[in-house]
Amino acid sequence: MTLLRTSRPARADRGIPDATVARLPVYLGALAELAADGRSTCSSGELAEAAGVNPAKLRKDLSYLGSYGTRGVGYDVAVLRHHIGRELGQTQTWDVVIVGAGHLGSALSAYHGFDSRGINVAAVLDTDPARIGTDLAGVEVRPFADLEAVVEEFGIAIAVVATPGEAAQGVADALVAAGVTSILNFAPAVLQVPETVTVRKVDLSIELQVLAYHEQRRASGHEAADEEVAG
Amino acid sequence: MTLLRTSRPARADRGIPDATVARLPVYLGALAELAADGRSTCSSGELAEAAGVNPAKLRKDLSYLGSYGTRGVGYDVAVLRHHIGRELGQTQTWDVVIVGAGHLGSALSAYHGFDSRGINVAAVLDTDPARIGTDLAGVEVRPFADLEAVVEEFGIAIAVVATPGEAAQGVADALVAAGVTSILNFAPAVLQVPETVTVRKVDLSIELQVLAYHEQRRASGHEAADEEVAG
DNA sequence: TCTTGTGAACTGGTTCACAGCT
DNA sequence: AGCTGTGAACCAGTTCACAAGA
Repeated sequence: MTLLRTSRPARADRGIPDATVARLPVYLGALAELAADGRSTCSSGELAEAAGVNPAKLRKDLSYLGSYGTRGVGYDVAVLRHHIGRELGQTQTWDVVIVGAGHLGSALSAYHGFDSRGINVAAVLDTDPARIGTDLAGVEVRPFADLEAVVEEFGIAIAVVATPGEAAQGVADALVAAGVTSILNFAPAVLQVPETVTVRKVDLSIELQVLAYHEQRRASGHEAADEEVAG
Repeated sequence: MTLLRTSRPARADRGIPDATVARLPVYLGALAELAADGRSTCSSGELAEAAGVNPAKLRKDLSYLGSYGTRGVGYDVAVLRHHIGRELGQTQTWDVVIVGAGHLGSALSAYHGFDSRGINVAAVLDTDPARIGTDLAGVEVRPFADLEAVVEEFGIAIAVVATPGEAAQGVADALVAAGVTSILNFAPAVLQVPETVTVRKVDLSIELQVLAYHEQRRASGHEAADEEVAG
């Protein structure tokens, strides 16, 4: 036992690198496809191909979860699905609340594929009286003031912010106060939250601007200019 | 001249790191806010705060664009906006086509803040006859078969895929064939495209699964377990 | 013989800390 | 005196290449 005392870096308790965690759901999706095709086993090469990553990276990613492959053979599809799902917390269903019943909020409520991944939209909230009481994919829109009650009722830890940018910080403050500890932010705003709260941000406009940057470079012929310096 | 021949890494022609490019739009947003507040100048510290990054990172990011600050003073808000905007290709308006007029496609068409960032939704396409002809935020939904015509008509280089996962690869193939060179993919599918085409992927379900992972760890008390190994 | 699992090298990105300029 | 711009140290993540094992 004492042998390994200092040999391990700092991943003592299986803290998986962020980059790996973000890819696990992709692997899970690829495995679901393989399973649907009737495959019961697969190699790292096949799975990597289906997930669009390099095989070595895939193997390293999976190695963080444990050794669930068989050398010379590959991975058992069902076994691997089970272990990745467990690691991602899919043994339980996570009830989430969506704040903002505008176009994006509606799109999210209706998004299929949440259910199969352990995510359930438990409630949708809005401040606009015109929206309150309407039905979004089977969930009734409730007043934002119900936030605390909703969080309590469903034991909600994860919230989605789909409001205009101006409203986002106020909503985030209320979410934190209500006890939410993870926020997915679609509003074009930088949220200020305590360190104990995890925030992920998705900005549709930013994604397009990054693409515009690449187009711009392409258009001005920057691609093969690596030798310029030697001239 | 010969002095520098091999001293430079490979950024000869101002190829900005991907991570930096992804942050430039955030800086632009923060600068817009400062400008709206009547500020004409700002320090790296203030801007970094508003953008939610560390000041050294901000300065390094900006240094890739050139030296547009003044030592001892800071940055001129208007000047910096101009240069970041130019680098991101905002001197022109990018017409984009959205494929898929479902909930997400509708949300994207209606998304405000595209216009101010040089993005214009030129067309929305769908295969569903029930959707064709309907109006989405001022844009009429056209049949998917019009793709080539639309790309030609507007000179489109950037497309958004907002279809179900099963349809995504077929759509991507058609986009590439029509001459599109950048794709923003919202469909839960791994797109196979030629190397010359840039793809960015946003998967709503993945983002939530990553949050669920963090919640799961929190719940099982993994945070302060770094000493476990020494015991 | 085939494929996993993983040290080791490498690459890209972040942070530090200070020289250089105003 | 103050703030930018940037080399240098550092850290995370990726890829390589091969030993270990079915």
